[in-house]
Amino acid sequence: MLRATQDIAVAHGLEGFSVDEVARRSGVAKSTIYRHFGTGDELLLAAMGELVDAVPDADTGSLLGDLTLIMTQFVAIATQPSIRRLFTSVLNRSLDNDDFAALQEELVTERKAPMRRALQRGMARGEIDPEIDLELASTIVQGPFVARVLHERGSFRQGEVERIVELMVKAMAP
Amino acid sequence: MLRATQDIAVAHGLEGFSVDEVARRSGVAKSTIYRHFGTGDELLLAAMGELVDAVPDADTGSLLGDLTLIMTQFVAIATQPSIRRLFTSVLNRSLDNDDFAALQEELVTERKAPMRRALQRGMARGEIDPEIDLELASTIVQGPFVARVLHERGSFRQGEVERIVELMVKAMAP
DNA sequence: CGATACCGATACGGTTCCGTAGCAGTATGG
DNA sequence: CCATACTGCTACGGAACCGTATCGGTATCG
Repeated sequence: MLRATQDIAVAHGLEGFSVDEVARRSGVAKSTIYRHFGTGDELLLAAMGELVDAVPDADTGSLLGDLTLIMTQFVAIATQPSIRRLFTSVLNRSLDNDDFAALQEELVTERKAPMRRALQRGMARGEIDPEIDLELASTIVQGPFVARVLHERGSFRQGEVERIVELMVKAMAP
Repeated sequence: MLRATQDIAVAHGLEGFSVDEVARRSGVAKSTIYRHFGTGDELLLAAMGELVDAVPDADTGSLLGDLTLIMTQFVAIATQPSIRRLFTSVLNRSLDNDDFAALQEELVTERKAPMRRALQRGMARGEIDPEIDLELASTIVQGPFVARVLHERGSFRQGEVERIVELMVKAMAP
């Protein structure tokens, strides 16, 4: 059931999900679904919770290297239509539903964790102005990528990721 | 009808919209709605199209001033829950529907126009590295704000807008 | 006055959901 | 072997949509 739910959500977003559809795809009877998950939303949340995976740390030794690596990975993932589909619909539903809001926050937090550590290391090395709040800094670094991918539904040309990261590093320099 | 549609969309997002609901609110018979707009989506698109208004230009004489003004306005608008609600649901639907994708692109383009002009003036004054692509630059400047508001569903503290703009100006400097 | 055009009210058929209920089959375990 | 627990199948009632159709009323214009 969880698997079928994930498949649907990835392919068609949360809107494509319905208990009937899960029953159809998984071959599991609807009654069984309701026995395990009291309601459709609970199944959906459980399935989505499984998709939140920890992002491995990236430590190349330089701030520029770390951020480039992190954002390259981010772009590789976030430009996939299915991922964009999923994230956008979670974001959309999070405005009405606190449970989905929590899920969305978890996704964002998990995604930002390695960035935060990279920034900490960079600050320790003196590559970042010590006045800068690291929470703000991570928002700033991710900002252009989030805006391009989510907001403008665009992609990136060759070398563009690196160029943007360079500019952000320059912005945060002491 | 358009008015009722806009009210619904602003309050509950595109998901809250239905032809029946518009009929209820507006006092207009459903048959009349279908006579004027062949389908529900056409009504919705027409109503949303009316909400796309030109953003006035901002010319304070300095790049920092212009961008601060523009982004302050952006934040004032985009942090309103109803606007966020609306934009997020348009964004969500734009992944399935080309008409809504066009609408969403129009919204983004319109919103970015004054920023682009401000950047052009800034570059003419030598405040921006001439190597930088202005399209990319506007994405970069807006990025942190878009990320904070849409992606992280957050707001801004006192003086934070100015601080972010300063950093972005620094990033783009020659 | 009368044709034409527009509108409101209402109902309908069809689809897709939701969550529940009843009933029969199978597996497990004391 | 038999009770207990799970499961599948099927059907149901209820709700919300969609888009269409019918029909009586009004208003505008020649």
